[in-house]
Amino acid sequence: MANSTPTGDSRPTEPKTLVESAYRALRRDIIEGNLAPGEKLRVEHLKDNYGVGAGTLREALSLLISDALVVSQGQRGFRVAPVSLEDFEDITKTRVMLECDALRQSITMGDDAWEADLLAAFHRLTKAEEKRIGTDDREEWEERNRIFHEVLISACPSRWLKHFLSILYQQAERYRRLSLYLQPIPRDIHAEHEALMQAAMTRDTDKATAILGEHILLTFQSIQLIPKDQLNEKLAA
Amino acid sequence: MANSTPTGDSRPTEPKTLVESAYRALRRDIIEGNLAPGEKLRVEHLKDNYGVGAGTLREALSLLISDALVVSQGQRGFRVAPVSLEDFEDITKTRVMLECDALRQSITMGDDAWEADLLAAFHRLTKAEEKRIGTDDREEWEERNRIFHEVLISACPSRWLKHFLSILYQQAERYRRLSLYLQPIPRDIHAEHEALMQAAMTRDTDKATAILGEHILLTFQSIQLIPKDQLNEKLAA
DNA sequence: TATCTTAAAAATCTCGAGAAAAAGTATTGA
DNA sequence: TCAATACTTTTTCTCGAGATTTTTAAGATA
Repeated sequence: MANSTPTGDSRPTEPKTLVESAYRALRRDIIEGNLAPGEKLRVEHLKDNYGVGAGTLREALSLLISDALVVSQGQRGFRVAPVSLEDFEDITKTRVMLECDALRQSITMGDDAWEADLLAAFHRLTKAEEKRIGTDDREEWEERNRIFHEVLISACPSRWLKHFLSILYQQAERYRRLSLYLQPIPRDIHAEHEALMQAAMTRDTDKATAILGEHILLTFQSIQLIPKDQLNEKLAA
Repeated sequence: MANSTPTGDSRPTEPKTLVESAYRALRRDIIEGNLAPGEKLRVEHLKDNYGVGAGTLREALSLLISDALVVSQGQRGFRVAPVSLEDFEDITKTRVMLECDALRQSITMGDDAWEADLLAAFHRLTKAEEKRIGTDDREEWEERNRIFHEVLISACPSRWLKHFLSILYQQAERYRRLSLYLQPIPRDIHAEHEALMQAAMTRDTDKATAILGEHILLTFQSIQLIPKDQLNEKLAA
């Protein structure tokens, strides 16, 4: 795998081995919901779908355990990690705590280059939002949104904090996608991002963390508004 | 593997497969320092040592990446995760933040059963300390120390927080063992534990978290006192 | 009908051998 | 002596097949 550092970011640059290709493809399918929560992952079936051998696929699945996207059990194979409202709430709250702390440090430590990166990331995100209006190009927006959040805390010196946050972000993205069908877009996410960037650029730490905390929390609360029967239909697997 | 929950504790109960046995043996050897930091992990050699096939060993190594005890790189195999003073400092600071927060929640939520567990864990730890005086039974003390810290925060409802903390604890233990030869035992750890337990039992949250924070920080500061040349000898690999 | 036992089917887990890549060594030339 | 190239060796990566274990299904008994 390319991401070799112990606390390094979980996004390798380029897949050099079949294990990594399979790892990526599986991760994508789990996050996007093509592989349903709780679904059994039969190696013999999947190896054909992803065009690799059984051993290679097993190794890719082992890697996905790190990301808590796959779970395994004794002699009973692999499964897609289940989902629950409690889990999403836990992810959200933990993320609020860690990401706000990381942002605080990042604002303190960030230099001119960081400001430039942040401005650029926000610009790219804005462009993706404009482009997205007509088309359904969700992927590009997702990627740029992730990068925006990543750049925000990039000046934080703690590798471990950033490592944990990349895992939590990935988890949150999965839940966000599962809830997308039910809840379109009632929020003005662009405005939230802009206010967040402004506060960060002007080094208003308290304001920035307050906005960020609310921003993350809202993604959780929006799913709670959904009628319970519809929700369970999605979550149960 | 037995630990199947996405955010579950990273200590399975019993190894049911060869992959898991190899995973445990390797983890133990890395934490105890039998496999040196940065050392290359050649599958062809190791498979004989651990008595498993190449594929099985690769899978075990993949699992160790989750714990950040092993790193891998493209087509260049696996290595024991390197160590550095900066990394240990990062681990310590992150752990202080997370573990204090978890303790705060645990004290708030903990019921009678939690108090009983805590008292029992402290008692077992004390017994291990007494027994340890003559003999060199480090392992039992290590295990009970881990459990004591685990029970302290067990009433915290956040699985993710506890999951991250179990990873950080494991990392810290590795550094602690590496530094053991250089720095015997200048601290009265028993007194620290006792004060910590007392504060937790009387629900004095501020005092408890203060003690815990100091307690964790001290394990880092004790390694810093070591002469630099000796330290690099240990850390460089 | 429900439960326990027994047998077939499917899936997981494991190993060894072959292809691809990297690391190391020797040779050649200036 | 040094650098670059070609060759050899080692190691990683990958696949397919066999041994265990779990799951499913059928049959028998109360």
